[in-house]
This record gives sequence, C-alpha cells and structure tokens, in this order.
Amino acid sequence: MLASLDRLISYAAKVHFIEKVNAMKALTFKNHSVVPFDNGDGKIWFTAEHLADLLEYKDVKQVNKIFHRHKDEFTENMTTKVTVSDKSMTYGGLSKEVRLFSTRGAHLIGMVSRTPVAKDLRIWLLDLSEKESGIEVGCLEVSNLTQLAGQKLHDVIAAFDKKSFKHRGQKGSGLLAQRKRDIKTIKEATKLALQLTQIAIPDLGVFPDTDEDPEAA
DNA sequence: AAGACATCTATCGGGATTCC
DNA sequence: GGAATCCCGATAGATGTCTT
Repeated sequence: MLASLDRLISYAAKVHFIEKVNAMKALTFKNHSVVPFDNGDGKIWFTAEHLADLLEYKDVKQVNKIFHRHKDEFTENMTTKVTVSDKSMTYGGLSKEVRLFSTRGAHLIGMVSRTPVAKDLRIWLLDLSEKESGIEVGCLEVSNLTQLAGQKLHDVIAAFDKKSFKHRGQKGSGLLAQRKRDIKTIKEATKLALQLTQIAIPDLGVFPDTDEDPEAA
C-alpha cells in the first residue's frame, strides 16, 4: 500500500516536472500551443499530430497524406522517423514509430496545405526557422583583444568559451571539430590576455579529445 | 489592364486496408 | 491497437482564354 503510494507520488512528481519542462518549451501559434518533440539533437521537431493541430485539420492523417504526396520534395533534414516510448512521448509505455518534421519540413507542409491558417503558419514557421538557425556563437578575434583591458578582456573570452561549448561542444552535434578550433583560439586569447594583464601563464598542456564543460572547470 | 468564364489540377476528408 | 498508406468523390483554387 505504502509502496504503491510512493510510486504514485513519484509518478506525480515526474508528471509535474515534465509538465513544467514542457510549459517552458511550448511554442504558441494563434490559440494553439505545441511542445516541440525533443529528438536529442537540439533542433525543433514537430510530429504530424502537432502540424495537423496547427493547420487546423480535423483529421491528423492529412499531414501524412500531404507528406506522401510530396515526399520527393523532402530531404533528410526536413523529416525523420523515430521510435518513441508512448503517446506522451516522454514517459514509459509501449514503443511506436512517429514521423517528425523539422521547421523546414513543417514549412514545406504548410506550403502545400490550403487550410485558412496555412498562410499564417508559414510566416510563423519561417520566423521560427530563422531563430533556430540564427544561433550566433560569434568569433573571437584575438587581434582585437588588445583593444580591451582588464576584466572585460577575460569576460569576452569566457563568454565565447561558454557559447562555443553550448552550441558546438555536444556529442553528436557534428561540430566538435569547430569546437576544437575554438579551444585553440581560446588558448591563444587566454595567453594574450594573461600577457596583457601581466600575469604568469601556467602550462595549459595538451587539449583532451573529449570536451569538458567550461562551466564545470 | 481588368473582369468573366471555362477548364484543369491538387487538396480535403472519409473510409478501407496494410503493416508493425 | 494504432500509425501509415491507399483509394475515391467532392470541391476549392489556379490557370488560360476571351471579351470589354
């Protein structure tokens, strides 16, 4: 009895946590609120169900119908199929395959859809796509650092390192090579910064193959 | 150039079937 | 059992032609 109560509380806590996380990630279009599918790659993915809701289709199947009519127009980064654990796609249960659409894929669905809201949805998706792809890690111009001084100089390097790790330091992101170049730049910048601020430079050693969180350091 | 009309094309939506 | 896929009739929207 107590054990099952324990499980119930634990489950309720998980559900509450998931709902809070989802609420934070929810995207709103008109009076529709959708939580993008977390495919583990940091990108925004919509399920056919999401798109059917956004396009105000009565039948969820319409999105898949549209996709199959135009499947030759979709590239790999526009749509993918994943296996999820259950309908909530977040917690336990049976597994099933679900088709996902990226913001570009969703936009293409919107292009061929003729529902009254399709036009507005296309604009919304374009904005979303721009925001998604507009992640600006920026660049660290070592030569420009001489114009900065003191703490400001170190702040700029730390900010760049943080952004670089966040957007390029994740496994599977395909950007680890860029992250290594960033680390090299950060080393140079740090060396220069320390010279400018007249502090002795410790030996930074060889860069590891696996990246570490600059926050954790 | 703009409006009216006819024709064509693609989508919608419901139902049936297939597949995992 | 449910998602994916296929089929088909109705129809909205696109396109081309003609007239003013």
